[in-house]
Amino acid sequence: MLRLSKRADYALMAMKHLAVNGPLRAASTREISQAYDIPVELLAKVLQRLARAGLLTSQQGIHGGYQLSRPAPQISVAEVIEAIDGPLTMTACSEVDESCDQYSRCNVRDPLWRIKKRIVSALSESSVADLAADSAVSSPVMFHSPGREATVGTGQ
Amino acid sequence: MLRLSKRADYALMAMKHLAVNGPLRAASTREISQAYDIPVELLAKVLQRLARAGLLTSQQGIHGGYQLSRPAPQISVAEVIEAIDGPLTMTACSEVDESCDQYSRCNVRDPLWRIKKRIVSALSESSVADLAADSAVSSPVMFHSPGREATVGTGQ
DNA sequence: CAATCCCCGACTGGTTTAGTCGTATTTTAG
DNA sequence: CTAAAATACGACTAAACCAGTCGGGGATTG
Repeated sequence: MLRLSKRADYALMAMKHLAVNGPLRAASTREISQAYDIPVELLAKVLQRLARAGLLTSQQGIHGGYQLSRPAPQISVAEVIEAIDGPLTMTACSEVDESCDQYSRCNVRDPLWRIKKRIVSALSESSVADLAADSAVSSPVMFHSPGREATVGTGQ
Repeated sequence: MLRLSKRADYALMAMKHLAVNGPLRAASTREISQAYDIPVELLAKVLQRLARAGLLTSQQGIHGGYQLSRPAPQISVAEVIEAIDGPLTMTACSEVDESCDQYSRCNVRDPLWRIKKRIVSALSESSVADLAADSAVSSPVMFHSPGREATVGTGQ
């Protein structure tokens, strides 16, 4: 539960890469995929989605590539995730979506909605610039996490 | 992304039900499943997991059922979710888990970890009692949420 | 005109999840 | 003492979802 999809992960890595490597230079899909060992075709789709969502600008042609469409501090992590995985929803019956039959009798909608707001805040308040502020390549941090795992993320 | 599994949802609904219907009375799987229209066998598994995790006490026999093992304010939403879906992890390479090959070069681990901490806080700070504080049956709240959806949840 | 890039949709295989089924064990009412 | 009502547990199925792949375009530039 609460897991980020790989695609969203890739998206964030790419956004950080683009933020760090200057807003001047355009980076190609291939360059980024090699830098982080991401399958090219998959990353390509991710970058295309980000471009379609307006978070990146693309330039075709021999020296083309992608650039951030806005300054890094003005792009939130939430935006990136939503561009890839769609709206952030915590439950099946998110808000209006009447696709929950049983949820007419559901008793936890409102409290969960409050929690969701806090999560969305956390994601909205951190920007791509914040990602880039950390060391370019993160240092290893280690814990133990055995067995089943609930994930926090964009819901793959 | 960020979606809660149905099972986790059911777990929270059941926990609230048990919190509201007094810590005195034991509620059976059947009673809860009927109250919220949840498939009995599925709910049964969920409740058994909660019991095994120590969040519920169970009593077999003709007038058996489940009760909260602790006062509702002392049971966090995070505990419930983790009992069902396992540890809250945001990324594949959560903390120690070296199961990410490429993530040796990953550049967003640390910043994401910080975000994860905020999310875990949000989930740890709300208790089952908070869930129960809302109206027993939540009032309809409506937004629009079209198309793809990122989910906030226990990661499955 | 050819290389290098972006663009887009369709497809496949594996994993996960929701939900089911069957069987055993415990408790209690009669 | 036995039948009913519960929990306990594990194996199974079907559907959804996701990661990753493939193939065919179109744009830009040397």
